[in-house]
Amino acid sequence: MPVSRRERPAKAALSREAVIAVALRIMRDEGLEKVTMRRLASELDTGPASLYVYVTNTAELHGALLDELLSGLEAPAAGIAWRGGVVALLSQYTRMLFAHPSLARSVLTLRPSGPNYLRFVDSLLGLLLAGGVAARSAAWGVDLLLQLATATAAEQGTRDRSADAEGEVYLQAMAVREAAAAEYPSIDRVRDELFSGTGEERYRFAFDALLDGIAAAR
Amino acid sequence: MPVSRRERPAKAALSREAVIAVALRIMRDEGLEKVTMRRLASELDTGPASLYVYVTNTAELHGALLDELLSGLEAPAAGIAWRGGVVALLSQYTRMLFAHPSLARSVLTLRPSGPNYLRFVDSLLGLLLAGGVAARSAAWGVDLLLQLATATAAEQGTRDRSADAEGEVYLQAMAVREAAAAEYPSIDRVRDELFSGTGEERYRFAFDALLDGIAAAR
DNA sequence: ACCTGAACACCGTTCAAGT
DNA sequence: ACCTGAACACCGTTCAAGT
Repeated sequence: MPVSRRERPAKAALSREAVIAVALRIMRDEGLEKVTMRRLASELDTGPASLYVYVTNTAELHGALLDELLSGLEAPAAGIAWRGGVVALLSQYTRMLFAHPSLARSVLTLRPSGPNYLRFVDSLLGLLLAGGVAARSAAWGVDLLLQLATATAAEQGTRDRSADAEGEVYLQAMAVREAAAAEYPSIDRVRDELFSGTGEERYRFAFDALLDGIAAAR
Repeated sequence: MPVSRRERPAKAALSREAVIAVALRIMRDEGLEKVTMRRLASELDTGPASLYVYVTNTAELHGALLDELLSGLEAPAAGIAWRGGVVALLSQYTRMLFAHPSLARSVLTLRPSGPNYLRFVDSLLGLLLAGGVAARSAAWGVDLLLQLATATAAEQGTRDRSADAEGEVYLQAMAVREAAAAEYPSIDRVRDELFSGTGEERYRFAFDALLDGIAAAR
């Protein structure tokens, strides 16, 4: 059976969408570390230089990946209390980035501007304003809440927690546990609390503290 | 005049101190990006493999650099109010990292455990406890305050603010300014506030909000 | 026993030269 | 005009083989 060119295209046409789709797949399957220009190019049967027709650089590509992930966020239930809505939205965002800690690290130095990011910010702002938070506190506070969520994911995210990183955690724990009481009296006083709580409990503490502070800001 | 071997040593002896000293100099003069194992090795007249006798890896080296910078921190005045002391200490830390944003990015995923870092944490804890903050809130809050300071420096630091990064800031500003009122009603409501304030003002807002939240935590 | 040359396995980005 | 091969200028880390 003869196969015409039409029926078996040698390769998919290059496009921004194709680049991002392949990048998303690699990120989900192997982590952002593997999403390199060279890897992308080889999966798309071209050279790395060709990608620069569709993306500005690696940072911009990461921004596009964030916006794709953000498209899966669910709006909080319509009648939900403002504070519950903020927690629900930020929890989704944090959970999403927890699965992609190196994207979180990248996002921390990005100024995202995609439509889904704007929608996300708009929702958060809406909830804060509905909760009676002053306009300026809401505007500045949104930045802060997002920074906290992103930094937490970057710090604690699990996908690529390397042996090195585990070693550092261990070393710090040892250093804190063994810090001499005479030299570090305050560490000594709260030593146990420095290690107490689950990740979830500390995360709730952090968001509650920050949200309280923002809401109370004059 | 003959010169004996004693008087003109061909090269300085390799040691952890020597590695860190060279790394510090390069970081101050050219930024952390230039502090690579290869560059370090070539300045020390050896091959990169030799450095691994003195440092575990790049992350551990960055931790050592942080601890060196931290040695320059000044303790707050003895009689200062606890809150002023926290602000004074954290301001120094933030200012220091502002000059080394890529170190800040690295620190965000580090678990520092050097003596100067422990001393810094101990001082912050002492101030919070002196302010009547509950032990658990103080312990968990210190992490949070440090995360905020570090993330802020990583995000906003100025040394290597690249043309790319500037472009992203511009793109986001454009996206926010042009976000359609119908589609993004809350952004529309606080549009001006999203851009208001100096870096200094926002930084004070952030620390005040977080500190208030931590101090009020039950 | 200690140290390191050389290799392994990669990077992002640019630009001259093709079609 | 659009696209890309090849090059530029690098990386961190390992390990076999030297001294």
